[in-house]
Amino acid sequence: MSQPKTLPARRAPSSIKSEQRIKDILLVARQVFSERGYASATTIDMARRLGVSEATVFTYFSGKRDLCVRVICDWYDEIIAEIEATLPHITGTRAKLFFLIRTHLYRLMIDGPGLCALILSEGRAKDDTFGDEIVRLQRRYTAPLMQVLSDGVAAGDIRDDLPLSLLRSSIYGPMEHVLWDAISKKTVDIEETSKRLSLLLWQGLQPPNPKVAALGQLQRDMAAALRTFEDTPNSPE
Amino acid sequence: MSQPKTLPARRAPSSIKSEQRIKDILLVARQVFSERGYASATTIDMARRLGVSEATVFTYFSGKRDLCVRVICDWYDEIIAEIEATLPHITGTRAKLFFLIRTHLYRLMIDGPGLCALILSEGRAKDDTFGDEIVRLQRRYTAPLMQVLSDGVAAGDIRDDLPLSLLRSSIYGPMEHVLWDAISKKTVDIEETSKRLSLLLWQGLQPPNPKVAALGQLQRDMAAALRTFEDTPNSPE
Amino acid sequence: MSQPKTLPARRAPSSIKSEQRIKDILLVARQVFSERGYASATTIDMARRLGVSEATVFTYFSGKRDLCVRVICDWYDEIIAEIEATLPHITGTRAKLFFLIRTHLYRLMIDGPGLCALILSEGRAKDDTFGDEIVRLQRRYTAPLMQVLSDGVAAGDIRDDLPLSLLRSSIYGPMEHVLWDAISKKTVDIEETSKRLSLLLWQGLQPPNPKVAALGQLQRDMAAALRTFEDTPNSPE
Amino acid sequence: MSQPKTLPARRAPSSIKSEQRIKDILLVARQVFSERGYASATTIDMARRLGVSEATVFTYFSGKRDLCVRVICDWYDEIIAEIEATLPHITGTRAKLFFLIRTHLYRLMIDGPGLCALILSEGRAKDDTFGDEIVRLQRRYTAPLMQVLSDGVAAGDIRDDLPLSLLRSSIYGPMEHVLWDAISKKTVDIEETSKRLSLLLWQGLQPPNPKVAALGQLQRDMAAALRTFEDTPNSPE
DNA sequence: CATGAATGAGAGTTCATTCAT
DNA sequence: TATGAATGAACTCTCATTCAT
Repeated sequence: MSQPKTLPARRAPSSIKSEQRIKDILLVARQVFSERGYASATTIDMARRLGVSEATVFTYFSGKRDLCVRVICDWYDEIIAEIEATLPHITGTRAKLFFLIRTHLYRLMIDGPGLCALILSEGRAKDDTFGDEIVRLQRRYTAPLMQVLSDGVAAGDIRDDLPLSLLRSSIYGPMEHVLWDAISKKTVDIEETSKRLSLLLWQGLQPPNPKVAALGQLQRDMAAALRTFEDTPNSPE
Repeated sequence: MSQPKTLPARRAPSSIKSEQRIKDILLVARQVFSERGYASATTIDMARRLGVSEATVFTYFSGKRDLCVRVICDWYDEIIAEIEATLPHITGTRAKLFFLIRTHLYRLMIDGPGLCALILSEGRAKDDTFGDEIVRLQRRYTAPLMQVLSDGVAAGDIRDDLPLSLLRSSIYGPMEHVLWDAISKKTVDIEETSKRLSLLLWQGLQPPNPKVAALGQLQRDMAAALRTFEDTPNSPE
Repeated sequence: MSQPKTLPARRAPSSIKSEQRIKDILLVARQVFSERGYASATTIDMARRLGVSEATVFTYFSGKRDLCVRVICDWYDEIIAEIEATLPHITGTRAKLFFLIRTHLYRLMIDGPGLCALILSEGRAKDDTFGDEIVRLQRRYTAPLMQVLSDGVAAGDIRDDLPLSLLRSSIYGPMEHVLWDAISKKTVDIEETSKRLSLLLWQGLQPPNPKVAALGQLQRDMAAALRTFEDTPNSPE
Repeated sequence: MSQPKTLPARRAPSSIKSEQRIKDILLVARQVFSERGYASATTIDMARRLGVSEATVFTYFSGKRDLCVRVICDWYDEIIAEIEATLPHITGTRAKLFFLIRTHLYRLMIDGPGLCALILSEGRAKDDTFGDEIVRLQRRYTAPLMQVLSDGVAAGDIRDDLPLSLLRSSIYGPMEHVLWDAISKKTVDIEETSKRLSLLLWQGLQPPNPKVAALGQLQRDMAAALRTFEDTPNSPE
């Protein structure tokens, strides 16, 4: 788990009760930041949902910024832990990719697109509102996918005619969109959507098959030849 | 152009000078909202960049919200106009798709990911912060792509085994990611990136194996036929 | 006059009305800071005395700190202007000294010991809460006195056996004390007090007179000699 | 020792351990108040330096105000005890004055100008922030000096043409200034500074000219007498 | 006896918005 | 038309203080 960069405002959290409070606050903060974004989220909103005073929030976190950093870091910590624990046991480029897609989609589903937007929008702040802690986590988070991609390229499973970063964007990009779509519907079938997305992406990622292209050409040639043949009037007997 | 839902505060935009003012304000507002997001953007920032007083902004727009809605609507208006003007003159599913991708990417490039984030993040606000005007525009904006996709499916150019909405997400999703990547680099080659993205997506979108399998079958059939033909001894004269 | 280091919060003060507001605020701020010290002074207190909202104060000054710096700087500006305008026309070390004492005392009288404490206490903050602007002014303010002192030493009017800084402290120190005393009484006779203080300090500052000391010694020697003489029994004739 | 005006919050200080705690707290409180002034000092700062919780401080003192009063009172108690114990054994107006100056300067040196400022600034609060306990101590503290001065006047050692309060201010005033100067330098030679300040002040305090004039007259008389004596021709034997 | 935990009251500061001129 | 001026409302954050354990 990543360590918090700034210490709690006034007290060291030690007891079990404290730890629970911190968890509660982080949970609510995650919700509020998700729903309203960093700038629009308010500490009083969080406090009210928790049923405590605002001061209590500041007892455990040194400020709004700190709280948000913790929320984002924790999110990364969770998904990174999940990936790093399971991915090594999966074999096959396609299977690994499917696992990453499903895991990512699952997380996004649970936390909602708001948190996703938070992480993307606030994470890319030009001013380093949030320390480089987050940048480090971002890199660590995308590392497994990049590894799978580059291994896949090396093994000939994945096309090598496009930059990896483009491939990465092609995988992470759709997922958020899928989620935003999904949020409007009642239910989302994560398993089914993961499968479908994998299907689509896997096909796009595969090395362009020259054989297939050649066959397409052949088909066209044949068709033309046939047409020519058919147009040719029969020779008189 | 889409009409603003709320009328200007006090006066109808009539004179030429007024129209120019409005344009200037919208231009600056677009910049500021792009750079800082809705909540962090301030009217005084806009006023200062314009070299006018805050009050002037409120003379032409009834409030920050109204201004932001106009900015977003105008953005949609522009890109929709561009698409609706050109797309009909393009033939071929693949060419249409490429055009849509390039146009979208180009817009994103010009306006930056900030505006993109604004449109995505603020556009999806669950509270009715921004009227349903925007929802309508969103739908109108994606309509051409959906049409191309469904036409493509009908023509057999595009796979029919996946929901259209998933296909759409697979196209729009990567583009934002590409842009966020791009922003960190000095230059982005829109043309090249568009081509590459098209390559990847097109391959993913195409009807899956069956066609290839069919072609493989065709090849085999042809080969057999040829062999039969070749094996047939010439009839003696 | 020293320029403000930080610009007003949101607006440039230009019109006559604005300037008056600024003056009013500075006047009240001077009072409040004087009465309660920097830390205990509150912006809402100032606003209430002015009969305006707190926000108005922040319209003209970028913050409490800025306001306090301006108060202190203005105080220095006033007294420095007064001194630099008049001192050159005064001749004689003693007369100059008297002028400086009276002027300083007068200022202190008008502004009260609170402002004096503010300037001394907050001005010496180890953290540079207030920029070095104030340090510069402090130096400029004490410069004339130091000049008078060193000139006086050179001319033989002032003793040269003590460091100038000690002399300076001996002059400025009592004045504050005098004022703190004075504040409890109804009236203070600045002219009279200035004269008396000058009398005392001037005598202390003068070169210790070796002649006087020698005379004191002579007196003692003579007394002893006389006693010896008197004790000596008369010789019989 | 002066009694605190308000009793400890819940319990009488009885056990030895308790008394030590109280001393520790007072010591740290003195430091913190010295460094930051009353308003800017915080109880948590004290608690942290003590390594105890904030609540502990409030177990022994009923509040911040109470604590500060105790700090100031204790400071007075210490210096008053020191003075009242030693002063009676010193003879001679000049020696007594020197002792008072050195003692005061020494205290100031040890406790720093911060405490001095605290005592002066907070002590003079017009609101009854701190009871009149402190006023009583202030009077008791300056009493010995006033006694020395009035005795000196009576004995003809000190000029009688100026109010005693002015003389007092002339003594206490410079000392603080000296200290503020001193704080910026590395070391301060208390003994040397005390001597110099005594020299300066003593000269200022002495009865003015008449004595010098008298001595001048004496010199002249003596000279005349001597000349007469010398002019007298020796009687022949 | 000590403290972990909580908080009410208030501080400084920001900002969209109004309105008389 | 444009704006100088003002502000109410809300925000983040601090801190002395209380109290059950």
